[in-house]
Amino acid sequence: MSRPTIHDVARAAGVSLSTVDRVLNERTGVRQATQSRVAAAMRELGFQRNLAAASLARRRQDRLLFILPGGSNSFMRGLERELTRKAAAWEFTQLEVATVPPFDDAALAAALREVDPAQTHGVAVVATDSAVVRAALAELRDKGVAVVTLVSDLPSSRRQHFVGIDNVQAGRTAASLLGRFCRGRPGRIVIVAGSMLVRDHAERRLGFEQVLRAEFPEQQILPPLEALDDQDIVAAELGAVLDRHPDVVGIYSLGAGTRGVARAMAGRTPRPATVVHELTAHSRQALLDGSFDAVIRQDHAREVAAAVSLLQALIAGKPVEPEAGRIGIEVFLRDNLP
Amino acid sequence: MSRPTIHDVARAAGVSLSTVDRVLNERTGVRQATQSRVAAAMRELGFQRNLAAASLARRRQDRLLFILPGGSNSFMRGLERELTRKAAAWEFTQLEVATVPPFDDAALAAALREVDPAQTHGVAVVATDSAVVRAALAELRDKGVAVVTLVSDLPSSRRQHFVGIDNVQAGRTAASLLGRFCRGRPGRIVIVAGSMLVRDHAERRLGFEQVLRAEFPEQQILPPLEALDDQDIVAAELGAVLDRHPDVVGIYSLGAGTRGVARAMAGRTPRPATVVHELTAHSRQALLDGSFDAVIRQDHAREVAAAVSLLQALIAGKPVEPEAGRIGIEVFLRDNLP
DNA sequence: CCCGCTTTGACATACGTATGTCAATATTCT
DNA sequence: AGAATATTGACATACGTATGTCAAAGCGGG
Repeated sequence: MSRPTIHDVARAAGVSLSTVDRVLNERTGVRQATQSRVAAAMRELGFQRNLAAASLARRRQDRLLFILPGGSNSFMRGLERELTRKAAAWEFTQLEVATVPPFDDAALAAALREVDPAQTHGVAVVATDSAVVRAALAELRDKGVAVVTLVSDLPSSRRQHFVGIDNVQAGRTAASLLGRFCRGRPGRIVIVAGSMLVRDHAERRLGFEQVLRAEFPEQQILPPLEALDDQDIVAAELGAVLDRHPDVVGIYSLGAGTRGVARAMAGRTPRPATVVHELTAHSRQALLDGSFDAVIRQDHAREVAAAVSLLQALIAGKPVEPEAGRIGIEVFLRDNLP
Repeated sequence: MSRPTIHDVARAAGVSLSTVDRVLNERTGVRQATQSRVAAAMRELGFQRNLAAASLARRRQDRLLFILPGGSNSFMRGLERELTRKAAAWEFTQLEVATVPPFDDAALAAALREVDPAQTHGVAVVATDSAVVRAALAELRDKGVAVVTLVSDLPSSRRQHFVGIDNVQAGRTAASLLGRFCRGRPGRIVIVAGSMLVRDHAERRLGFEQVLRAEFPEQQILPPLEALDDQDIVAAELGAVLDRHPDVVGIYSLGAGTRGVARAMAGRTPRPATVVHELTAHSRQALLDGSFDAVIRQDHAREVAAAVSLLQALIAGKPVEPEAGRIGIEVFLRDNLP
């Protein structure tokens, strides 16, 4: 009637509880023959471990640490909000957040070195690309701590996984949208970036140009603006470009500072088609009033959920699919705003 | 050090375990003053009920039934796969699936009437819009079974909630996309539907026409095809329409049977811009090879998760936000396929 | 056959909460 | 004040698994 327990399995397999436990938790000291007899019984009965009872009995609590850049980056602050929100709801793990000065690899490396492996079992870190960080990360792994990179990856380091979107794909998606939005109206396309020194921005540009060149060759891409994610600089530089080139038909803003984009476009007609990143109060408003055509975002909640479950799996020594941690890219138009 | 338990709360509030339990589980027979003393202690200590222990102790298992249309509708089959997949993983609820002939309100009503309230505590149903179904649903509610509609709503019935996307919004999103994709090329737009008998199709059409008429008045909308989500009928009818009207610039397929759309378009040039619903192996392929421009989908996993947690909350008598159950609309282009 | 090693069993205890019973107070009503 | 009722406490048991200890049995080599 009700779900079979390990007692039922033991009885069915003709062994003791201890042996079932040994098989179930992959301990040593069980003959191959016995092991498969127990496994067969479990399959037969359709046994499923009662996770509530298990996690009650095994009073272990993983502690996970998230290391994020501080400062006013609204995406990171949103991530932090999401983390503290989830920290309360999560049952069997404890979540902590540490912030470090942005774009400061020494500070990040120091923070990684401070992690106490007795206290912390897993770390998710928004990496900056640098040798000291790679070294600190390797040290941490040597201490037995699970490590994943979040949002911004650190390839050829010893991080076990990356959690975040595929930024090349994001750029390609933006190009598919913008190209279609401008179809039949050849002209120039402006890319507004923060800085090409930041990896995700460079990758987004790459993907964008790939697709636009290949599929919409009638459009001419101007050299990207690097406006340091500052809305005033964005407004000034983009305004200048629009003045100089009346034939701009599309704008792709792949970093922050999108308020500057809206300001630069205000009052111009015809309005260029516009695709930007990150859903904020302002970009939402711009979608609603028609100044932006599409917004691409990565979802805070999924990002956090993926990082947590990945770290849990890594700590438990469970197998992890290579594609775990990949977050989908979300596309928003005026009419599917959440 | 570790998380506080009800014992700690009892000690801190100077009451017994029983009283803490009475407060925690909202039983009667506790004076207001005591109640707030206990609540204060819980807040003070940051007490959080250990769900594992709770659900172990309270050995209750909800049974939920999902009633889906049968047939070859790949979205429904995907939903069913997701359900059986989750059924294994879910801990404290038992999931069952029943299928009924599609677009058959009598069969659906019969299935609803067959539900045994002693066995089944909650039902999620893909509704067809009809009086017999409304009546059967009301009967079920009278028996004390929690009921939510899934995917396709049944307004002014006694269902307690709707789980799914906002289908009007989905139609509006499709129109924003398709309108932009066809901009500068006035012509005719074809809507391919399954049946206006199901609410979701009717709503999608409504939203689509709203936006297209208001924002892209240069396009002329043809009367919708009702092809019963059957790819052969879709292929035949759409093919006929395309033959008759060489000036079709856009296609919106808002139901299933999208393979028929691809077949009808094969070899035609110039290819109309195409937006379809549901991400399947075939629509994915069509996106990749350029026959479709965009796919709108509702996520199986989220749909199931939302339905289950909503039903659980309803059964437990917990308060439910009115917006719970609303699933986001996902937009896929070739480059952000998951 | 004894020795050492591996495999298995019996049993006990713990995890934190839910729930029930029955007695002991406290409070209100008459 | 006494009775009736409302509130609280003490205690016991159960949920299904994890984990440890110690003994018993099995098995091979010498």
